[in-house]
Amino acid sequence: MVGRPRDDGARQTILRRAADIASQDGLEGLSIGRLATELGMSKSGLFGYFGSKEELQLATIRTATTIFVDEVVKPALAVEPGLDRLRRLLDNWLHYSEQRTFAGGCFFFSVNAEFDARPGRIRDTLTAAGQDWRDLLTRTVEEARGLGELPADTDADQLAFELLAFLQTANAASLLFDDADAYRRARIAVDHRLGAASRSGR
Amino acid sequence: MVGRPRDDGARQTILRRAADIASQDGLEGLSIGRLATELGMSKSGLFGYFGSKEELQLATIRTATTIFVDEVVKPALAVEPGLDRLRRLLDNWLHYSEQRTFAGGCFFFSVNAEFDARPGRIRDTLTAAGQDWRDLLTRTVEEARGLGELPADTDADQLAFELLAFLQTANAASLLFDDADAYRRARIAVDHRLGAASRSGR
DNA sequence: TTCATGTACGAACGTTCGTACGTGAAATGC
DNA sequence: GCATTTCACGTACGAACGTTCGTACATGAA
Repeated sequence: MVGRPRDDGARQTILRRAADIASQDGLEGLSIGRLATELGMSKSGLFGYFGSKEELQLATIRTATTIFVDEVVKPALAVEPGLDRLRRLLDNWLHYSEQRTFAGGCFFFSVNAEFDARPGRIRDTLTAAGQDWRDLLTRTVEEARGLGELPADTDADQLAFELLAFLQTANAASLLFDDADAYRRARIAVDHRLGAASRSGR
Repeated sequence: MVGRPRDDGARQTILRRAADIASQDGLEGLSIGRLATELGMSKSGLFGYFGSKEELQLATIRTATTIFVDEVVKPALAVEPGLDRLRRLLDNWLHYSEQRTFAGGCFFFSVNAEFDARPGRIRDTLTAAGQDWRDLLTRTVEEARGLGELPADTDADQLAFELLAFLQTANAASLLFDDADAYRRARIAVDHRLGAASRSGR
């Protein structure tokens, strides 16, 4: 390639900001003009990085996914498999939401709700990412069960569903009601649910 | 009043359609031009009913609230207070979401996620409606506890939080993953949680 | 030093947005 | 039946949208 290479650092700066905006105002509320103005660059210059609005949206999702994996998943995978890893995963998630890694709370909560009823590439990408997260949670439950840290008759999908519910609702309630207490409730629910499962079995 | 009377039936037709659109594409995705075209009327004629976009959005929320109350709350209030009423309330909600009373799933789930990080009258209205629903659930738990159908040491807020989480997540999962099984999971979770609470206490 | 390549830019494209205005029809009160 | 009021409409507006240009500049190769 001849000519000046495209600044990859700038691209990342754009996408990081885009993810923050999208977590607050949605991937549609994320407009190229606004993004360019906030970053002090020209609309067409920014546009050139992506070629279309949809491509910008998809790239934003990829960036958010990377941040999510770095902050929530990877540190938990450093812990040995089993109940400890599961607890770490859930705790990391609550921190990730509570600390507002993205300005508008969990990026995926906001954006999933926006696109879950609109067919297309964006929804497909979000569905895949959501499935990955769901699978990871289920697999981690299964590992804990295999190690005897959860009862042998534990329904992994069911338990993952319920744990996920506590996380999502903590995020939602904290945003809509300015209720930081929601995270405390979620931690109680998680502790109780895991405690109950490892005690009595189900 | 003198002059031609405004067709109140038409207004309701507009708002019913508006609620469906908003449940799919959000209250911002709900545009006056599109709404008018779909209903076969003029943009300015429709506009006259409301006077501003925000007023249309607020009226849409009010209509959705009425529908929600009629479908979920009222039939449950016909049941005597206690555990039966609580179960009826939760079951009605799951039906309301599962049957797609609104085209894009639970209206409030979609719209809350859209506006929970955007200060203004719309967020205020949604917060109030969400608080009403939350309070109703908590109060119903308290009534069941008072009747001895739940243990005396039941934390009503905590139980309401967890039950709400199961409902919301069933709605979310069914939309994003086309997973009707999510409602089955939610029902299992509710049954287990209420069974566990009325058996062992907490 | 010259040339080819690719970037970043301002300007403008056509479209859609929410909103304001003026006109004729319709319905009321006298 | 007339006067008055109010609605529903077409039209028009400025702003913002995503996108497409043409151009100036920076770069590495010839």
